[in-house]
Amino acid sequence: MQPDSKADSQSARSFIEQARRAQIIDAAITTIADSGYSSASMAQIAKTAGISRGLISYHFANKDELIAQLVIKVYTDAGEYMGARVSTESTPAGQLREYIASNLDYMAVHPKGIIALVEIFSSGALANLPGIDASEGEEQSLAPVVEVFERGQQLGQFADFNPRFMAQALRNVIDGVSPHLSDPQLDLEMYKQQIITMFERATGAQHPSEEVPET
Amino acid sequence: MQPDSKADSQSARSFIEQARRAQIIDAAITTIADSGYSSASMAQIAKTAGISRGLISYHFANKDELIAQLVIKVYTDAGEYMGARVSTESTPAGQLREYIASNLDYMAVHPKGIIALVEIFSSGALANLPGIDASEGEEQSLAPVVEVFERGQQLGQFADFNPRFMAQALRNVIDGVSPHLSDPQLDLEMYKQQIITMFERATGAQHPSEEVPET
Amino acid sequence: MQPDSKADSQSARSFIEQARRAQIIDAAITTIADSGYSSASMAQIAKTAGISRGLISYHFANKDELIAQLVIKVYTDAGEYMGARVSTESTPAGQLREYIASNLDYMAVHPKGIIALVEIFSSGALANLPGIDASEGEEQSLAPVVEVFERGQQLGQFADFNPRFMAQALRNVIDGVSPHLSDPQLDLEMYKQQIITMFERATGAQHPSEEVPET
Amino acid sequence: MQPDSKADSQSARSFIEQARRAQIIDAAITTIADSGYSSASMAQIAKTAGISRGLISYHFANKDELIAQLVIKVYTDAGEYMGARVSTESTPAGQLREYIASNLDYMAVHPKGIIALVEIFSSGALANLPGIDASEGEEQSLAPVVEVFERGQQLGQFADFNPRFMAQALRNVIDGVSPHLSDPQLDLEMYKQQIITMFERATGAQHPSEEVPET
DNA sequence: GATGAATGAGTATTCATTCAT
DNA sequence: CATGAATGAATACTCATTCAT
Repeated sequence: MQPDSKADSQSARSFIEQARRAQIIDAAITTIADSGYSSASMAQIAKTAGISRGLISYHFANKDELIAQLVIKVYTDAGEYMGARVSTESTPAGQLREYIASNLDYMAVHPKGIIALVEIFSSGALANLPGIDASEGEEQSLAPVVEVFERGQQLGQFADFNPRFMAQALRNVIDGVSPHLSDPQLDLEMYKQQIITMFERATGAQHPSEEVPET
Repeated sequence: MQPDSKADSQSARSFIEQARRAQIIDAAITTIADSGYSSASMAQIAKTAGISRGLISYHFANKDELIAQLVIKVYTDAGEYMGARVSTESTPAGQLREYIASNLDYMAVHPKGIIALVEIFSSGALANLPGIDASEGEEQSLAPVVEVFERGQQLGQFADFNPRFMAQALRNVIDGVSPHLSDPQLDLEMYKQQIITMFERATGAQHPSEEVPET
Repeated sequence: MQPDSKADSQSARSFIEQARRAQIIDAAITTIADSGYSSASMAQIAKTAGISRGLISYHFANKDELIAQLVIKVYTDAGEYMGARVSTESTPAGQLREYIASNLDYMAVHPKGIIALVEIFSSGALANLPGIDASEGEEQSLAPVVEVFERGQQLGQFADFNPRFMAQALRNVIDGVSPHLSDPQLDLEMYKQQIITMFERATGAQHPSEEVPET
Repeated sequence: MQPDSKADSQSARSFIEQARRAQIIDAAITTIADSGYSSASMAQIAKTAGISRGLISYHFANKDELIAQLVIKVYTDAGEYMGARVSTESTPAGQLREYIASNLDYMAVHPKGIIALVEIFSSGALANLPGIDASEGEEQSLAPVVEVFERGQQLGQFADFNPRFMAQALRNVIDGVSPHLSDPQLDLEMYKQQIITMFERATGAQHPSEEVPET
């Protein structure tokens, strides 16, 4: 009959802790997205979050740890969202289309996260980040796309090309959109269609259904 | 008996001046390419050049000006080289192929310049650079490619797509190669062929000569 | 039916208070002895004690006060133990021997307290400590030894020397052992014998019984 | 006939460099001696030297390097002075006496250097210092004294004791003087005599000449 | 009594820039 | 022309201390 006040206060504290960490990560995302990685000092991030410098150090051991958590969060978020969307498709061509579409949709909803991620990646800051292996991360990022391409080629639904190169090219083209995310006039739908069409042509993608009518 | 001695010494000074500036820019390129932009302090650049810190400040008002001149130099160099190569082709498809080929060839010959450029771009250092308008620079960089695409479409030799988008995509894919330039195992010829094939497919490029046999 | 309940709860509080203070001081001793004074932050001490940072501040106004209490406690402890042992001897030579022996025995039993004390002293932290006058503390520390020396000289059982200097020298030699307390191979018995012999020679100590045979 | 102006200016610069380094080291000595090692921040040292914070970093890579150079300088200075004095003696007893006398004389002339050295040693700052091995340094410091004792014992001119322990004790007693160096009333001559007498008794030192009269 | 979140002053270090020589 | 000594602002980080809960 007595509510577990201790567990309550503990979970409350844990909640506060989590909320603060999330708030700080959000402030870091905003700061990096708005001013670039090199201008994103701890002081600037604290200012954006409206808290003191020391509080960041209280919740994160390092700047490196903060950035690492930021990367993991955005990366995981985007990965979950895209993974769910891509898995609704079964054909390689459909998965390719959905991969592109879901990635751009995610960019539309969380533009700053994506901008920050690209800033961090392109600043070469990954090298120091604890628990983050840059080359392994790239591998993980590319692997699912490479697999889609390889399966498509085995099924004869994709033309001949180097799957790894094509996966890199796809990532480069998609990531190339992010610098424009700050532009209010950006037409993401147009980009989405252009990228889909471009890679359908580049891969020679054939949707199985398109071949059925032949018979 | 020594006419124009004053003019001589002036032009000599001017020559020394130019030589010094070139030397410093080269040292900056080497330093940035080898150690990354964030590690490329003025002291480090001076050390690479084998001169004193102060001398850089004597020839360049700012670090920003030095970087700006570096960007302009590499950019101009590459532009001249590629322009000459592209202008040997007359058909849009041929020009596209030559644009890609010449760009990758330039990367093979001057990898450090390209690496430095990408380092600078991705460090967000452009924002401060005097005399360099990032969006204008992008415009200038994209314009010739956009023109090739538009002409190709008007001639019915390219499929339907947004030329500006396709130009950006091409730059993104080509620039995506540069992070690998440090890798000694990099096979630039493979990349060249893959990129050419990819964009021929993506643009639906038809070489006029291919159509002639029909008649 | 529960008389003195207020007094009880007060003394209970007082007891808890005392226990907490002792617990915190012990944690401080362990932390300082194990990691050095400069690494002994309040957070580290709290962690060692298994309590929160704030609780230390609740029981001690200051870090300085905590350290002061620590110094007083170890100092008092050692003083009581040694005083009891020394008072079993009546001759100056015997007291000198017992002073040395009891001091080294105390170091053997409570090495961490001694190590912590030396760490604090040698870190120059004494200057700030409230309620602790360094020179007065030294005076108190030296006084009993000085008295032994003076009495011994008056009785003709010690040679001629400056008693205050000799007391300082004795403390310096004994304190010189403590940096080695962390060494598991330390042979304290050897040190004890060496120090005793050394100071018996240095003071020209004669045990009265040694002279009796003469008659 | 032309003075080697280049060499001159180089040596002049080198001189300035050396002078600055010496000045900074002196400021560090003064600061540490006056305020203790833990209060001797780079800012404080710069203030004492009347220069900017950055200038110290310009001449010394690190605080650790600065402290290391300080230690080396004082240590070397004292070692040279004492070595010269001790080597004028041939008998172990004479060398012991001269070791003590020269050490105290050096303390009289350079009290702050000695105070700073003892502060640094006792603060446990040696562990980090580049190019300085604490235990090796102790070994080097003790070794010559140990040798004197061992030789004296072999010649039968010293009593039986552990030479290593006695060397440590001697260093402890001598170093125990340094905290009093700030005291203007300090009578170093008294200390010198007391320490010499003390260790002559403690070691049972016999000057060979003392034995001659017997015959 | 006890917690731990929060602050702000303090630390060493880096670096573009200036200037007397 | 050229040097390198010198400055000062900026950086990340540490930590004793405070306070609402």
